[in-house]
Amino acid sequence: MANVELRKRSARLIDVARAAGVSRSTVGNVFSRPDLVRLEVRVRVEEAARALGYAGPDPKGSLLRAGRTNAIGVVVADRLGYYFDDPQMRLFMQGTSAVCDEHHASMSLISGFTAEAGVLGVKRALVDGLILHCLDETAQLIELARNRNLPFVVIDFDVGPATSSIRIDDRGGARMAVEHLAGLGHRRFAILSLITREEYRNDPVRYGPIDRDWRDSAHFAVTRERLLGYADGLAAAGIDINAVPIIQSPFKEEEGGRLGAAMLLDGAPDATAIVAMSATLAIAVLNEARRRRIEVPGNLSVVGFDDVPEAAVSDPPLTTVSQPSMKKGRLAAEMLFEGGPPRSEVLPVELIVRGSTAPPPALTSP
Amino acid sequence: MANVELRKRSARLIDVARAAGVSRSTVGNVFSRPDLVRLEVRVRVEEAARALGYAGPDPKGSLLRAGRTNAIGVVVADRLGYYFDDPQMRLFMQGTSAVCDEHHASMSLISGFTAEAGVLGVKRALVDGLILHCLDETAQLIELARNRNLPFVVIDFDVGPATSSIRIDDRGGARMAVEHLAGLGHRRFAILSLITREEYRNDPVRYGPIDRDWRDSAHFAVTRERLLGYADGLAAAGIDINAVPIIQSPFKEEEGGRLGAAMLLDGAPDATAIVAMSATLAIAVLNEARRRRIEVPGNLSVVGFDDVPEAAVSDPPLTTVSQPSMKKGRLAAEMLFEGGPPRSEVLPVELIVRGSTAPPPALTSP
DNA sequence: CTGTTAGCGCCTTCAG
DNA sequence: CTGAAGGCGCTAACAG
Repeated sequence: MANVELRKRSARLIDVARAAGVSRSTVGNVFSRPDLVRLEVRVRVEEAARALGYAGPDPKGSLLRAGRTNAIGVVVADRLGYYFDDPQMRLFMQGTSAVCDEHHASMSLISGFTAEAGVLGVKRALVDGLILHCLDETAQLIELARNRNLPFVVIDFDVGPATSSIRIDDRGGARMAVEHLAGLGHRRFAILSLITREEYRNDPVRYGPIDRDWRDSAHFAVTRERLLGYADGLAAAGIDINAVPIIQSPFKEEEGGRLGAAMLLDGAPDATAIVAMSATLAIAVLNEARRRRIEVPGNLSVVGFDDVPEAAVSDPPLTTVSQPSMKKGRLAAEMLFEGGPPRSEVLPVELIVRGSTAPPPALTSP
Repeated sequence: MANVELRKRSARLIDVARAAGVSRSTVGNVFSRPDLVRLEVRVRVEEAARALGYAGPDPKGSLLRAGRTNAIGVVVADRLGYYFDDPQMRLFMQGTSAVCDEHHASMSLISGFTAEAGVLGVKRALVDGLILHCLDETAQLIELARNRNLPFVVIDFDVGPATSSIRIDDRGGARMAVEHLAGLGHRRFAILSLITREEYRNDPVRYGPIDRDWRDSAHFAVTRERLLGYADGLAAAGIDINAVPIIQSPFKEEEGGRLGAAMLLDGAPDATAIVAMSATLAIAVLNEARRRRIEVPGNLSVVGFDDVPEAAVSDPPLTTVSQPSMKKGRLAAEMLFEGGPPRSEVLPVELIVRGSTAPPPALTSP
């Protein structure tokens, strides 16, 4: 704000008080509790205020006094544009928004895309509470938020009983995806995975097949849990996840999904069932399959994770594990506004069966 | 934040100073400019801070001191959810976001849905600048923003030279829509209009055909300008807008667009060319036409306004007047960060010709 | 390097 | 109904 310095310093309460020949508190009362002030004095003060261009108390002062900002902050480990772009996040924010509206509070969006931005953002956010979208338990932002001594809620993983968190049953959902396919008779699986552990902001991420060690060291909570869930479901069907091809896919741009899908179909040409860790990736698989003239669900079944509007209108419509994103957003905000002791919630997921899954082309038994 | 009072009052700079036996500024330096403090003292202070659970300066204090919040506020005349829902707004926010990211600033979203919320929001927003999305020049929020003595930018209409604003050439765009159709040979037009003047929050809005008086009194800037533009284009083709059916459509939900489209097709059954004030309304017309087995563009041409992703994939793809929403968002934020004198920008629009327009079924001459 | 001081602008007792 | 005073928490300027 280059011109802040140039703008003439605006009048303060005390200037008006002097001009009107009354005390500061009287001026304060005129603005916040006018009924307490005699009409005559009030008019005099109002005139003085108008003459000085004073238009009511500066919120900076009130803030210091009151200690409340009437806003909550939402932090995301990405650019600010993510809030308006990502379908899942948008649903979440719809939920959060609704609660803020009810409380006449505003919402502050804070980017944790670069470490610098995130640290400053969380340290200096003028808010009464924080919602944190991080990627893993080690995120520095959680520690900083704790230091702020404000209520805060961590989204998508559990950080222990001392900290409020909301997550979904990622592991159970992943298991459901595999169980659905196994129940249809599938035995040859392949997994299209989100990123497991690299800091996607800094390091060049390694995409492609990942092995057991790599998998075991996944530290991004969502990815880790979903991998565990797939393993659960596979184990229940008598299949060792170590025998199942896993591709770590780029995921940010559409193009990324296409690449990952291509790697997967190349790397696991005889799979009849693909589980993907996002709906977007799953849709990329559908598209890549169509390009290769592989029939879905005739010759290949695909299950996604999370639900986005496009999943309902893809060709074929996507079978996917759906999570209540909007409810998550609501709940997070409600936890902040309600206060109370830390609380950890795990919301249920739901398998939405649409048209992308069917029995495998020829049933094979173990 | 119910538990704010319960939480134990956290340590302040001065508490740490006392505990460490140094002055406040030394503690301040330890946190903001550690290189200025002797190692020995620094360690002592840090230990005292840790012991007291002090984790760095409280931003409320810094704010009052520094006078800057490192955030800009965006106000919308709707619920907060609008930011994450409306395609046009989302593009705008993408632009704004990018600039905020560059400046390591955060964004505060403020709802002006109810008068109460808007007034409080603008009066108390802890921001260094404001972007205002209002509906008309008379919006109280503009006056309040002016009072804040902060830089602010009004979006979508001009409030005079003393105030920064960014708008698009609504009038010219509307004219282009009609000219395109007239150029194809159309003579029988109908207009599907956005809301003209009622406070949609309070009054029950009157939808349906609107007459000349009603039209002339339109005070929502965008609607008014687009109506003028349609009139311009029609006049250039020798047609009096007063002879053209205009339907004021509900517009918020999808269902609203459908209703408006139905009213329009009922009310102007012999129109060959429809201009709609939004892409969403135009798509509703396409859908309603399909339902009625009216061929587009064979028997009916449709032009929308604004561009949304769905317009490119509708059936048929929509011819529409496109505006640079993202650029608008960028520019608004840039104007705030750059400071400088008030500035009014009018961004150009562009006619995107797709598949929803063609010559009328039978050319008629005047 | 370290400490002192003077506000930043407001609001809420409390006494008159 | 009105006014005086203290403090919310921090930092920049300046003096040592």
